Amino acid sequence: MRVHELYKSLLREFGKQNWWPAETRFEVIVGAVLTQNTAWTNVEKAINNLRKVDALKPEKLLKATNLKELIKPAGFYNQKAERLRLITEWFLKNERKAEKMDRMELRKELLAIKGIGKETADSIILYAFEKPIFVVDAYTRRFCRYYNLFEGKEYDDYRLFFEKNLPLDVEIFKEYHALIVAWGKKYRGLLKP
DNA sequence: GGCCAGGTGTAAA
DNA sequence: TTTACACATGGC
Repeated sequence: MRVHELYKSLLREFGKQNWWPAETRFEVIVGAVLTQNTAWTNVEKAINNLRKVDALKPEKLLKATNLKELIKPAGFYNQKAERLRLITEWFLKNERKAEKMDRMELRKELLAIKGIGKETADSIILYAFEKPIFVVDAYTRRFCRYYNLFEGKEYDDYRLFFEKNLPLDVEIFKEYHALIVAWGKKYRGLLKP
């Protein structure tokens, strides 16, 4: 397939992206929730607010009484405050166990948490736990359509398409998803959703 | 000033 | 199973 060739071509055009932009595993998780249907610039503001009060540590985040205020710049702050609490509680209890699970087992657990859908779950699996799973987002679908790679319907159709046409490799999956986002931002408006 | 951003849950047809 | 809608802020 030419999925792999396209990857190399994107890598040449945009360079290595080194995603996810975060210092710790927990910060990746927080960012994954906050970025749901939200521009990353807004997420950064929220994350910086959390960092200022040291709430990028799970125990501290759970104790923050003003969590909604802190994450306000990222929007949907009522829902996201609740979602952050839920995933944080899960994380504190299950981080060690999660490291040992296989990727689909972990996915099942994450999807059971309210507010964690497939894209968020997969972002966490790939970027926080570094297990190979291909993250699909709106850009990925546009990318596939634009290059006539694949026309699917469901999230997992796209995920499986990439996973079948690439080596099952964490670094490639991380980089490819990041490159697709870079591509999408550059050529925004090129193709209608 | 409207449109949109690294989605998800819920309800109704 | 599919479609519609709420959820909210900030940049362009």
